[in-house]
Amino acid sequence: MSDTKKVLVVDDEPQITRVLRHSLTAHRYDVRTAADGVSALDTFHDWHPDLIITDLQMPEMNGIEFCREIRKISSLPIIVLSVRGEEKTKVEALDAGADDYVTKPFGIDELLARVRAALRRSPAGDEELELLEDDDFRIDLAKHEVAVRGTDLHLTPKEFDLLVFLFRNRGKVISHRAILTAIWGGNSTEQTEYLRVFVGQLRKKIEIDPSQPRYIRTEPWVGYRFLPAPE
Amino acid sequence: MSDTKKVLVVDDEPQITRVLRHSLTAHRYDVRTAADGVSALDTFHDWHPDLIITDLQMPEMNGIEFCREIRKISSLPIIVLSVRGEEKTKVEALDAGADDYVTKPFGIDELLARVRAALRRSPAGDEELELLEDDDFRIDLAKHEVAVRGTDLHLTPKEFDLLVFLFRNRGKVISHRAILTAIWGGNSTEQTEYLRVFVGQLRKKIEIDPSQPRYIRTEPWVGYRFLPAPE
DNA sequence: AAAACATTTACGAACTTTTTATAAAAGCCT
DNA sequence: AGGCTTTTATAAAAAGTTCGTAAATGTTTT
Repeated sequence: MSDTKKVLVVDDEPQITRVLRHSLTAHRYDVRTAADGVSALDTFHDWHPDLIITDLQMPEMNGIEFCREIRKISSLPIIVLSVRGEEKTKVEALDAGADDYVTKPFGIDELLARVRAALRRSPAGDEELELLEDDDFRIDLAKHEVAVRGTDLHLTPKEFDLLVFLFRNRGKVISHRAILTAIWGGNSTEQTEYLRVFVGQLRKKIEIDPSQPRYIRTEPWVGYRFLPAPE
Repeated sequence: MSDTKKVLVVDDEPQITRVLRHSLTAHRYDVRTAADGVSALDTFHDWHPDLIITDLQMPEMNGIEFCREIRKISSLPIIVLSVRGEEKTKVEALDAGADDYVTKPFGIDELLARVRAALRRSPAGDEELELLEDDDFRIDLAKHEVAVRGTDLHLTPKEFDLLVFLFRNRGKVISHRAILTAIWGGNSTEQTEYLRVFVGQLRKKIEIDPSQPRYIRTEPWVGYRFLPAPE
């Protein structure tokens, strides 16, 4: 493992990316840039950076959406840059998964210090994990691929998100509300019919006998629980 | 796992600590305050907070030193507050171990979002599951599971709520009205027939001899009393 | 336009809560 | 004590919910 960290800079203003590339490179970071969220996601997949610095206002996919997309597959540190200092925007970005929010114009030394702070607390060393695994499941977050008991299967995006959420919380009882806020967002916390439908679909795909669920157990009147694989 | 996080606020200005305590408490955080770095370290040792919010300028030990001291013994998230927006100070604080630096005056919503972001990243707090227990009962609040004298039993939601309420108030006499408001809400304070029915059901499930109740005693004309386990 | 996916609707089975009826127990009065 | 009234206990019918499933309707992607 090399100790030069890879930083992905996402901004559509060339002036900004130029300055950042310069300063970061001078401090021994390995830098790549992208001009919008979509191409940034591509670079992310190819290159696996250790940290992302992104602007908020971009064509194709704005910074907030970009954060959310990244957060589905990784927990690497994200620093958001923006000219907009409005509190609402800051809160939105931070809650979308950003680790820090810096308002332009900013001092380059402050930004570098924030980069150091972000990298320091991020789970030490190499690659973020993008694989969730146990004896029966192998979930590749980056590729959106799932295999159960050795067999690949096709899940729709929502099904995939739901499985990932359940799997990450396996063992625990998860309330309907918690699942709904995690997968469908804060508005739809009453829509338990979504859950019924999607849990049904998922069971049909992952369970050996969907009528005798072995993985996704229902906890009546409370929620669901994903059973961990036996030791 | 209890989801109330403990936040230690360190500032020598009572106005600030008061505002923060208020807002944080309103958002379900458990808050303690300290007026300087030395007493903050004491509180840290006694109380083991999940996050620290500290001012920079303080008597006894300033914020930077305080960060360094904490970093010697813990990696919990630290957010630094300061009126000073000088870049040099920010860099110094971040390099001393702070995770974030917020310049006063700041919006409380932004601060709360930064608190969420910091806690989200911090290695999932030691999950303490919510358990009510004595010699005869084990009540798991998250899973809605109950065991009496070692045997699991199935309770409906209302039965469960009722048992939890009685158990939490064990020893005390609880009036009909109090139970009704707690379990059925403020409207149904006259519906003592609910109580009779549900207490009956509960006794059938938890008592050894439901006609000779050992746990749920009726206090005629007043209410019920859950007897605590003998010493 | 077709395919893939998400959302909504409908319905039966299982289960829970509420309501009702009746019996048992406890207090009160002459 | 016996008769009357109020409170409590128990059982069972009636009304309401939740959950799984299938199918219909919208919406987005290709």
